[in-house]
Amino acid sequence: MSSASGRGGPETRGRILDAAEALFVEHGLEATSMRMITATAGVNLAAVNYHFGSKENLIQEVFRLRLGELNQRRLAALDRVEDAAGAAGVGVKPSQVLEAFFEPSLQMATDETHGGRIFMQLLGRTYTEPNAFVRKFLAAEYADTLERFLDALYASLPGVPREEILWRFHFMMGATSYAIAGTDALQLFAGKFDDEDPARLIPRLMSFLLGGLRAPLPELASGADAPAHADD
Amino acid sequence: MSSASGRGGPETRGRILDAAEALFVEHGLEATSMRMITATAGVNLAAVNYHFGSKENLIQEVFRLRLGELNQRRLAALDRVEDAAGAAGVGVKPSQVLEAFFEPSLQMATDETHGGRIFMQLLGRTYTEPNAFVRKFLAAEYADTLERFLDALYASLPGVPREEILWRFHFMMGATSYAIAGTDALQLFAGKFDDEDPARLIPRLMSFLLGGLRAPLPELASGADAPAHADD
DNA sequence: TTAGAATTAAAACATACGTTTGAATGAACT
DNA sequence: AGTTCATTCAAACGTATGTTTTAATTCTAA
Repeated sequence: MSSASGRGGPETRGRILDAAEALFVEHGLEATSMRMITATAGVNLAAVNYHFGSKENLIQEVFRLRLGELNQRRLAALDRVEDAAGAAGVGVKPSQVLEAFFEPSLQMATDETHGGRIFMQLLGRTYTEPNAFVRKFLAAEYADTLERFLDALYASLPGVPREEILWRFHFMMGATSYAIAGTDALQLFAGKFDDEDPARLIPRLMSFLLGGLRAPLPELASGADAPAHADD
Repeated sequence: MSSASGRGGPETRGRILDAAEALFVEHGLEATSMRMITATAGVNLAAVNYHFGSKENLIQEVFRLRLGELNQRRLAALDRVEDAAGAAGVGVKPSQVLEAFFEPSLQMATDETHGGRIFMQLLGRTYTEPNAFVRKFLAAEYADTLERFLDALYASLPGVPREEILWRFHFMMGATSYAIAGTDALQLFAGKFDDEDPARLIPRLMSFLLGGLRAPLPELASGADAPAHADD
């Protein structure tokens, strides 16, 4: 079994991971067959089952590797922000929390050299993947990171119910997912985006997310009081 | 061939549509087999190919039916808003445009009696569906409606570049998609939502969307001027 | 060089898929 | 009654799936 790539194996394991990642994005998890993967990777069909045991294990491995790195970057960014604020004796700002969470994904998504862009498109799709075992696995991988960021956001927004923060975080992940899945995955706006420069995507999205996060709280279902938002 | 359900056919066609819709949500398009559909509908395996020709045609029919109704409601709502504003001699407000577009989806999504809720979950997932023919079809079905709403939004937001509106609309659809896919589809926040009352989802989301839409414009990539947003 | 483990290769495994076929059914019309 | 025609049915079609098996090969270490 061995760890990364056995001994001197001609990187068969790594080639499978790369090929699988790219094909998962292009065709989805279910629609990507073992034969497509092995053919693209230029290895024998049996290699996947030999190195990973099963297709499910391969999928998990693809996600675990990249998602682990992504969440590590996020937590490191949050650490830096909290340390700096602590040293200055002030609280962390919501915008800083958002940036710590979403910037790493966007950086990864717009990094052409790294295979990151491919992965982030895959990840965005997978949040809503119907496949039960994939969702369960993803939730487990995310749990700790999500917990820390929700706490940080809650601390940075006094007076906002935790419930509301939870929902807005959910909405923000949705907006980010679409931002990353982007203009080539979603062709609804085909031919309408003049400017797809990924460098400009980050400020665009961050501005939108901040606006949404700091929007006036909605009136609670009971239709009594005055509307909370300025109505335009 | 006949239109709705032939002559006295025991609604075989309709039962297939209902079963397919529910199964597509639960397992995805590719992972839902003809045998699952026909077994759930209680009809013969060959019935799908007889009534719809192929699985692809069945998928298209499922989407066409509900999406047609949804977009009709959206356009009707926009008509009402524009007529009222025209009669009063004022412009349409951005919040009104948003409500005309997103409220019908949320109404449909939270309507338990109708099969609407099921469909909206399916639709939210399908925007990012890797399957090419589904995306193409969806884009075609959406084209006219989207065009009208983008125009209305552009007219209601003087001074905001059309490019920016396009992006923010994209982001808003992402947030809405997650809102609808909701807490049972996406288990990342499992056990953390205390309040899943769908009636409160609408004001929650609308408040968030409005905040995002009206956020200060991002600085354009050139790192010159002062930041446009109040930084917290 | 040789023994032994790790890896690759070709082939077959059983199962599931979407679709097609041809006969049986049953109501509507002449 | 007989005929027609849309629909349903059981069965099989060919193809593709993930996985397993067995043999050949490559590399490592003594």
